[in-house]
Amino acid sequence: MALVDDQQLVRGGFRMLIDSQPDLRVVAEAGDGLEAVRVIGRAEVDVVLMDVRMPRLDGIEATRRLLEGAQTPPAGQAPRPKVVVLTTFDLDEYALSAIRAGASGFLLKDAPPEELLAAIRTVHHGDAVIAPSTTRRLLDHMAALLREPTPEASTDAQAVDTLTAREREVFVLIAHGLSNAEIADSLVVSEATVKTHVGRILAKLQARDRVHIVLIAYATGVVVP
Amino acid sequence: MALVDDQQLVRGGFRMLIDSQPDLRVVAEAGDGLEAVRVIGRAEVDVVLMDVRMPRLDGIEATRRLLEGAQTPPAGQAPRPKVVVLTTFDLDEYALSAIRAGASGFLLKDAPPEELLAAIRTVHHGDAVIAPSTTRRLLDHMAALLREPTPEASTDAQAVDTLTAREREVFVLIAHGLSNAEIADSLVVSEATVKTHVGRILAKLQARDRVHIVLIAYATGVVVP
DNA sequence: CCATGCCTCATCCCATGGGATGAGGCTCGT
DNA sequence: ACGAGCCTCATCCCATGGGATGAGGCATGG
Repeated sequence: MALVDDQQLVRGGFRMLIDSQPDLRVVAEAGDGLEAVRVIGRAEVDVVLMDVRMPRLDGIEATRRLLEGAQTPPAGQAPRPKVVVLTTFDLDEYALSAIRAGASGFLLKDAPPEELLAAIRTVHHGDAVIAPSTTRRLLDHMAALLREPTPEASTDAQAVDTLTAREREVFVLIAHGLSNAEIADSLVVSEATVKTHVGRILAKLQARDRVHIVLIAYATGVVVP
Repeated sequence: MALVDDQQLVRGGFRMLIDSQPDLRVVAEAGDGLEAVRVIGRAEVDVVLMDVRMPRLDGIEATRRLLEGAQTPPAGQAPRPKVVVLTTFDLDEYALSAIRAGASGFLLKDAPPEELLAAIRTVHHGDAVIAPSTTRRLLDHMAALLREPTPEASTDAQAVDTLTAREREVFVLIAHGLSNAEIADSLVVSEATVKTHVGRILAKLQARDRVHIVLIAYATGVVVP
């Protein structure tokens, strides 16, 4: 297996832990994503422990490049390695990106050693592993994805319902990225009026920016990507 | 916690295992889904082990009914129990249905006892658990879900690829609605630096606002609602 | 070793956004 | 007919955002 982390101390610690196991062996190391992509693949690597935050090329992108075309293991030889992504905080944006990149595992760096070792063996066996705390968010997110026609999610949705007809129009236009001037133009009113509406919308939705309005629009499914 | 399974022998086995633990206690049992919905909720149940295949009402539907309105823990009292779904075969159609129903865990019945106990404690703690073999399929499925609505959208996706690692970080934070000041704080750099990054991002993506950045982030699937 | 790219920071300037407040006109339902 | 709610507009003020430009440090790759 291979270790990818920009902190040599971390790599050292992992290597010690792993090499203490009779059935595991570290055959490659890399200090950033670019190096990882170069090194791995030449070597016979079956499992990669990949840090997320690294200089030059982060772990997500490195994973993507390592596994690209993974569904079509080309003419033959090099079987794609299994990648376990490690992170310090469990931001689920990373988790989702990691999954999309094709990772087989997602763990926190402070996971107990035996959990890490178990994870390595699990992914090597072809299964996948996710840190419990991340699993929670993942399931929630997945449930949301599966809930087909968007059941008017969260508390925001109620708030959105309190918008008046005109406010909702403005809301949608904001969500599409229009400036106040453009909205005014589009609705054939003065910009002052638009600003009034925007102010009310912000208050009702307890949003801070128009950016938050956009976020809410997507979260509630009012607009779709 | 509660046990729901139509085979009394199975319930007996689980009860013996669980009651052997000082920190766990079985306070309710049910032989099918309908009974489960009736019994649980009256009792103070925090964790439910739920079989899938049962007469009258299967475990998935029972889970759904137990947790319905889970996102809106109404006025107050009864906290929704965490449900761990148990199955004999890991058909992922069950897994997906279970997730949609709101389950916190998904395990195979032949899981080793310590894994089952660990799972109970994990979900009680608020996290989630999925059997490794199921996790694999789940990730694959999820990756597919994430990819489908994103046919590597438009020209933006390529442009996003031209962002440097740091720029991508800023990009993601913008997409989550942070202000420049907050981003500076989050990345521990000055706001001037953030503004430089933002400027470059805007140029590369040919965006006008940070609002457009958010739009692009969603359109390319870099962040998901 | 030197050029390049990236990250960092600063400063100046103007456009846009958003808060606060007041106010006139419109259509309802009571 | 009257008040309530909504849409409209205006003005003042300050915070934030974004463009332009210059510049230093640092690692990398050639």
